[in-house]
Amino acid sequence: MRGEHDGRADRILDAAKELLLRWGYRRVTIDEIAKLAGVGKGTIYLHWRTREELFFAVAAREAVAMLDAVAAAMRADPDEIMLHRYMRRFYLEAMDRPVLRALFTRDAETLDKFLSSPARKPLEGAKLIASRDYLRVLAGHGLLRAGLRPEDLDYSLPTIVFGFFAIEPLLPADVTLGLEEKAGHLADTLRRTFEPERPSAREPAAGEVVEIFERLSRDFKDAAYGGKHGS
Amino acid sequence: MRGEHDGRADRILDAAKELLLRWGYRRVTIDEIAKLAGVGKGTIYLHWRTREELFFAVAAREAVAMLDAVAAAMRADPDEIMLHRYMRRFYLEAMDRPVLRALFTRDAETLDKFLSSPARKPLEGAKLIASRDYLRVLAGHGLLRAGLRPEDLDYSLPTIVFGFFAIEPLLPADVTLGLEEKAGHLADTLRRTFEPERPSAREPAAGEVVEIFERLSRDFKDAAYGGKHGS
DNA sequence: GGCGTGACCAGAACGCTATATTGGTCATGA
DNA sequence: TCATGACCAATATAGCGTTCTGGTCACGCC
Repeated sequence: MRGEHDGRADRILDAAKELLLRWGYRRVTIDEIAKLAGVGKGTIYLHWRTREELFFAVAAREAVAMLDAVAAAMRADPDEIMLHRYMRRFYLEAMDRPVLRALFTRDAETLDKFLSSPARKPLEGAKLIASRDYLRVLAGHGLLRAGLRPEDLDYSLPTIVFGFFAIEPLLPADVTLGLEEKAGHLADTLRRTFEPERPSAREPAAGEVVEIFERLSRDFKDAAYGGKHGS
Repeated sequence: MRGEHDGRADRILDAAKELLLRWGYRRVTIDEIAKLAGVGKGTIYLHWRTREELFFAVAAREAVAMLDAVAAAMRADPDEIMLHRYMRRFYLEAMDRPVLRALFTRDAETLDKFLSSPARKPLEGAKLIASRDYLRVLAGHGLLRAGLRPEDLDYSLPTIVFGFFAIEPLLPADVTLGLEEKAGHLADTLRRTFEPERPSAREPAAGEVVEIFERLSRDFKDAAYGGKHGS
């Protein structure tokens, strides 16, 4: 592993993230990032091809942290692999990380053009929310409603989850619900809509599921640091 | 009732609606509306106080048409009062009406600033989706899950429904689902999340529910035509 | 005399040019 | 071989004169 190389990438990503959250996507310049990271501007282009790819990497690294937290929780408690438990944690972890929160709630003030930037495609939440592999394992172990095939969720599942994120900027100021409660409502909806009344045991599926999320985490990690160079 | 007065209002609203859909909110001027409606500009201000209120009236009149269709369907078939059936029809009727579709899918190209305009508040979908009166009647007649109180839906119900509308502009072009199928997924989600497994009979509640929607329709009608003058 | 109208006005929006900024490159030097 | 910052084309911004447009109201027609 290229230790120092990745260390420098992290310093640059730290700088980009900090400025992104402070000033918003539009106002952050490559020069400022380089200055804050203590590197020359050209160095940034040794890691990523374009400004867009750099910010994509910022998001990808956040996704890695989230996925690692998810996988750790699943390792600690197999119940956590259930769709509604996963999405509950997904929601809480995403809302706790300012960059991901901005992405998922579509915070235009912070992200501006980045919201509709083409470089974002590979990261699209769909991958995270409706990972086919994950859903296939759930279905195979009787953890989805009988007769529900993974592709049946292609539309409904991301749509429901999306709603819980995207509603955020529209909520009236006097809503008193906390994050945990909102996450609970989301989980409840998904459990009732997609899960069996008496699900099978989780343990047999837990190993496979954890592996899927570990792999997903690695994929995002490669995407974050490997923008220009190979693995 | 002031027949000719309202007739003229309708001609103005027709003109405003037509231009809105053709050109988008930003490009439509009061002068053009007046010209197309065959009235003087000042006349428009005899009906509504501001441009915003005029366009709000356009939307309100569409909502009236939708609510009337909803109430008619409920009169024809009491099953239609069930939450999941209502929201299914709500979705289909709204998506069939370009103005409402633009509103609910938050079509920025068409609506521009109108999306965040203060005059829109009284119309907010929340009123339509989570009418407390309606939900109270459902709960009172055993048509909501046991223990579910109307206010428990304040957050979840509009959030889920919102997701199904707001996801529209984000769907990849190759989604093959038709409107009916999407409506079906929405209905399924709401039925499983909020309704009892074996609901009571609908007939006892049907009359009350129809009345609620008829009243809601009248409210929106007043709002549409009564911007300046009383009833 | 009450209703409808379009000339009128202030302020917002637009187009245009000159200027400044910035993403991305690459010759240079460590 | 790797890192750098001066450099450049392209885009964004600022300033400003002009046009456009929402909203008003004095007038005149029915």
